[in-house]
Amino acid sequence: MAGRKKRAATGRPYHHGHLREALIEAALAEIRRSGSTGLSLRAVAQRAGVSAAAPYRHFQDKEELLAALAEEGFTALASQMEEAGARAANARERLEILGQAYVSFARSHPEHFRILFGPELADLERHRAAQAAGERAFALLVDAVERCQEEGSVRRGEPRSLARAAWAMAHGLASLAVAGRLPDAEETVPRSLSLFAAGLGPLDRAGGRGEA
Amino acid sequence: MAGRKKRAATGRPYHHGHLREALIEAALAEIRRSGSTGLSLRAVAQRAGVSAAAPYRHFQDKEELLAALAEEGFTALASQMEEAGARAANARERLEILGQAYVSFARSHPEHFRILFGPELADLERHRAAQAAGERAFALLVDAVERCQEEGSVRRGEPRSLARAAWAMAHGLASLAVAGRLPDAEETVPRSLSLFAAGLGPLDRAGGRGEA
DNA sequence: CAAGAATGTTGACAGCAGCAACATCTTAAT
DNA sequence: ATTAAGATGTTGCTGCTGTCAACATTCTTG
Repeated sequence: MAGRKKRAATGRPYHHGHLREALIEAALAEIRRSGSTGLSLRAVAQRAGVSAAAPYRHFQDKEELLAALAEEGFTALASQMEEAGARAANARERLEILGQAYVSFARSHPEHFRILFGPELADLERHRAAQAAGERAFALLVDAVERCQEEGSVRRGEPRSLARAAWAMAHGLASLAVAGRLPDAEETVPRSLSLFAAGLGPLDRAGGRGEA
Repeated sequence: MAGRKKRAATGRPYHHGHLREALIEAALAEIRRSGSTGLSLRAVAQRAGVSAAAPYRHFQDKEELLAALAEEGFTALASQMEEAGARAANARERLEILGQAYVSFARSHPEHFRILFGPELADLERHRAAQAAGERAFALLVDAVERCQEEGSVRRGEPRSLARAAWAMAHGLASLAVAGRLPDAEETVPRSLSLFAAGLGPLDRAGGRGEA
């Protein structure tokens, strides 16, 4: 009569109840400890207080767990960007802030960020949920570009195409920072982003040169 | 008396002779086959026709083998960039071509490219040779920026700082492409690069806006 | 309340990185 | 030329890993 279930002896019931979420959280804790490369399904299971085979009731694969982490990550990234972007005075500033938030997320959660673009999830078609979450984040950029165009602070052109370029800029800074190749990120990131934003500007004068 | 050594029976001598180079080459072949993540030291050894423990006479670690691959990769990247850049008419065009060559290398050797910035080699300090090779590639960009400045096609400012931004732009495109996130790379890459180059231009008019 | 579906456990397998002990070949000092 | 030392390769082992099949327990639903 001690426990509310029969399992008073061991302390916890046979069924976990929220194992899937618990595994995701345990995995996040685990990559913080030992990196995204060294992530071991067994360690995750143990941290969640469950046997090594238990995760297979919720994930087909280790890869599918990683995909779940990616979905989580993309969602967190998007909401962090959204929150940061809300503090912008105009569309142009908002676009730059989104880029900064992108890099900022990568630098605060490097191991998590790595998973989003890691080799295990190279073909994202097979992980629709993660893919969708990623596209939701990308949509923020597209929207920001469109607003800039309305505002007149970004040249005309396919917003998706321009947003892809902006994404690549931010992603490059984020990747290099995470790879430890951007020692003075604090300076380099905003400088690079505003450099890029200058190129995005309308064709008043600059950019009309270049290709014959 | 058949073989030139005593080992006529097995076909090859006890000592390999060029095992280190052979292992590097075998590893490159192996990542082409099964990806950079699944790279197994044992498979590499087997492909080189040698026992599983033999590599440890030439590399302290699996990580050290990866570092050797990275050195190789950075060197190949640099020479591919250099070769492409030689075909440019002026400094400005050269800078853009260097960026295209960077992305092009990543797209032709995606698994090899991944290693250059992978998590295993996050602290590049421990692999001086690879680090030096990487810096040689980066120096190409710095030099290109300087020439552009002399030519008047790039704004004034610390060349290393501007080159870092350019590097990030190219690296972002390359990373996204390698991660399978840039489906229409053929179009996006040159477009993004020239967009960025526009922002790099002198301050005649564009870019002077932005930060108050 | 019984049957079946969910969800957990145990025990096993093959593949992995890395190590120690041993074997073979090369080189250099005598 | 001989031989001791060092370099390089092999075998066999340990502890870890992802994944599976067989079994146990619990939840759910007729």
